[in-house]
Amino acid sequence: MDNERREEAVTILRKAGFRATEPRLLVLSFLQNAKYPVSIQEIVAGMGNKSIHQVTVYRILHALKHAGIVTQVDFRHGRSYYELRDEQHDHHHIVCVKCGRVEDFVGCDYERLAAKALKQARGFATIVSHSLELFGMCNTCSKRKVRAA
Amino acid sequence: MDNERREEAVTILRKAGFRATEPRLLVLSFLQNAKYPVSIQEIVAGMGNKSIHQVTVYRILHALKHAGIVTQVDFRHGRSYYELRDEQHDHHHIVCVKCGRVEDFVGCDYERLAAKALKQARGFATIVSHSLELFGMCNTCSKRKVRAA
DNA sequence: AGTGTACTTGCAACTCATTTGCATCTAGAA
DNA sequence: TTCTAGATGCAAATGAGTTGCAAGTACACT
Ligand SMILES: [Mn+2]
Ligand SMILES: [Mn+2]
Ligand SMILES: [Zn+2]
Ligand SMILES: [Zn+2]
Repeated sequence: MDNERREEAVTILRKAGFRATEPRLLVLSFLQNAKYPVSIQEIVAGMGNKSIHQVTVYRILHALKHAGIVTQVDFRHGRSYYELRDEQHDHHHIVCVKCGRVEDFVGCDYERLAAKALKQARGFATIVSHSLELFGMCNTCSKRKVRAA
Repeated sequence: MDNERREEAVTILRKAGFRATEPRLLVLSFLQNAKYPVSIQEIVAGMGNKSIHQVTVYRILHALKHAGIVTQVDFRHGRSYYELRDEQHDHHHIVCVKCGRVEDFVGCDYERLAAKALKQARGFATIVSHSLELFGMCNTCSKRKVRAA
């Protein structure tokens, strides 16, 4: 049943000091099912019958992000994408510039990178976060011949 | 004199197949003088007397980006920033989340990273570009006490 | 140096992601 | 069950970036 998912979502919300409202549970469960980061409009569209106002989704994600529950990523598509934060692995994404396909990867070696950067950037005291994404061509798209200009 | 800069700019434009127009020369020289990536509105505002329409700046930067002359970066400020592409070093930026201060750093170890990512992301054939930025606190801002909530 | 035209610019209007104000609603503490 | 701080929905605003089109100009070619 999907009930365990729901209970898990309720717990997450309560622990972060939020009320366990229907819209929040729906958004959270949508994120739990998502295989890759999703956009606000994908979330709204994916709600089926029980619709949530787009503004509400914006506010929910803003709150969840501040609470450290979700992560916001930029795939250069002119909008933001969101996914549940993976506390185990510091993972990043590789995005196909042709079709938008996304895959994860780990191993950005954040500690080493941060140390190296802090040594160079003398005006900085600490690093609190980082963003890293790779852009490339998926197998399908790289096989497909480039259309004539 | 600033004339050598101007001639350099003319050369850059011609080499890329662009006409050496006044707006383009102004934007290019502004970028040449900029110490860190600048936004469209900063460019427009920085033109002094000889104003350029904002739309024109957008088009110029779009073209220069496609020609590989400028790079677009995302500092999470809700708009894009641009700088002349540094062909020598693959450098990135560290941004203060409080005041927006920016510094450069090198050493993202792109080759190793790309190889590692491609090994994991089986659905991808090639990587064409990457974005990486660190967010932290500059010395000044990290010293300043956090304002009471 | 003068001409013609393809490439550029400026202006207005538009698109679209994201934000804000406010009245109404409701989760959950008492 | 009641009460209320916190949430949601709706409308309107904001602001980055884009597009259509008429007018302007760099520069290739006389
Ligand atoms: Mn992911
Ligand atoms: Mn730089
Ligand atoms: Zn693809
Ligand atoms: Zn700072």
